[in-house]
Amino acid sequence: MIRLGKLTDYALVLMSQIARRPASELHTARDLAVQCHLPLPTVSKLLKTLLQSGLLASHRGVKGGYNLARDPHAISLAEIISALEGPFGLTECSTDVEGLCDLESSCAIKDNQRIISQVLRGALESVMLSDLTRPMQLTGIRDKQGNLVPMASAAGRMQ
Amino acid sequence: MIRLGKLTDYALVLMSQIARRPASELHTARDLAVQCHLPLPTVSKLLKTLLQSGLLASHRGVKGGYNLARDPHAISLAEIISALEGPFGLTECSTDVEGLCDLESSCAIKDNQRIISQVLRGALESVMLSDLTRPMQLTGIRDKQGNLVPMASAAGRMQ
DNA sequence: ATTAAAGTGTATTAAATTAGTCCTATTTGA
DNA sequence: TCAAATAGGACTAATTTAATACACTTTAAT
Repeated sequence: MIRLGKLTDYALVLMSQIARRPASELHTARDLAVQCHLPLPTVSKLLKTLLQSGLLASHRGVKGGYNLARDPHAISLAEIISALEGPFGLTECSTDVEGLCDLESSCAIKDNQRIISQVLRGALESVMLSDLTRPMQLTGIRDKQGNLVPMASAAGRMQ
Repeated sequence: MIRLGKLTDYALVLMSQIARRPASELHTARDLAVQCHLPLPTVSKLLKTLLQSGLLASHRGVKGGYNLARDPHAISLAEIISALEGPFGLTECSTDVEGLCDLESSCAIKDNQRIISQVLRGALESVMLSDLTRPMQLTGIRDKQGNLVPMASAAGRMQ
């Protein structure tokens, strides 16, 4: 399993819930907790994180709440997931300066991770929040010219 | 971070190490542990798992060892990762029959996960083991017609 | 046939990460 | 001024993962 963590799942649910409503509407943590059947403390925590990442805007006070900072078409899954799980580098080797890489095989790990991270990030950047708000089949993607390419072969081979 | 787990990293290192040598050459767990600077028990465990997933072949006895079950061009990262981390569904909801989905919002999670899993699997199926054996830049992918499409735009939008 | 090298399977323990909760301060509209 | 709502941080419990150890089986060279 490539796990995204429960909290990341919850965050995606919250974001799509907000995205389903008019952009101007404000959502309190309490309302979202009820609508999404999630515990309130967890929802609060997630909304805070999403706010700090610039994906939500907040309005304090009695009639306050949260709404999207941008249009659902302009928010990618990569952004939401990064907000919760940190940057796309995997494990310590990617972030360290010159840390643990003693020999060449360790650097092989580093290269692998770089490649995989790039592939995954690219894939997740292609899916927008607006794609989650309606039930939908992911049967293919469009290339630059707008031609529909079936999923399996669209992936193609790397250069 | 989208974490793959250290063991999965190790498995990728082991597989690329084997892939770098001639296909007929046999590799003992001990040799691989030394070459990759990994503890022997861990290497044994990983080789067993990779064998059971059909990615490696084993030869017992005094001059035994492991080699690839298939050509490096025919083994995708998705296969190696799945071998270590299980199928691509994320968390429990994907595998359960009718388990915890009480209401619609839970099913929203389910839909999200299905979409994301599909995107990630597609991306990882496009990278082959042979792509890890040499340092290489991932600048683009080829579409069905063999046209090179830059990474960012190749991802395109979903249908 | 013997023996040593090598793979196979299971169980256990320790460590790291994640999930979830609580408390207090700050802001703002009625 | 009160009540509702966000903001920020700290803390605990639970889960998952990593790593190791041990006993067993198979094979092939001598």
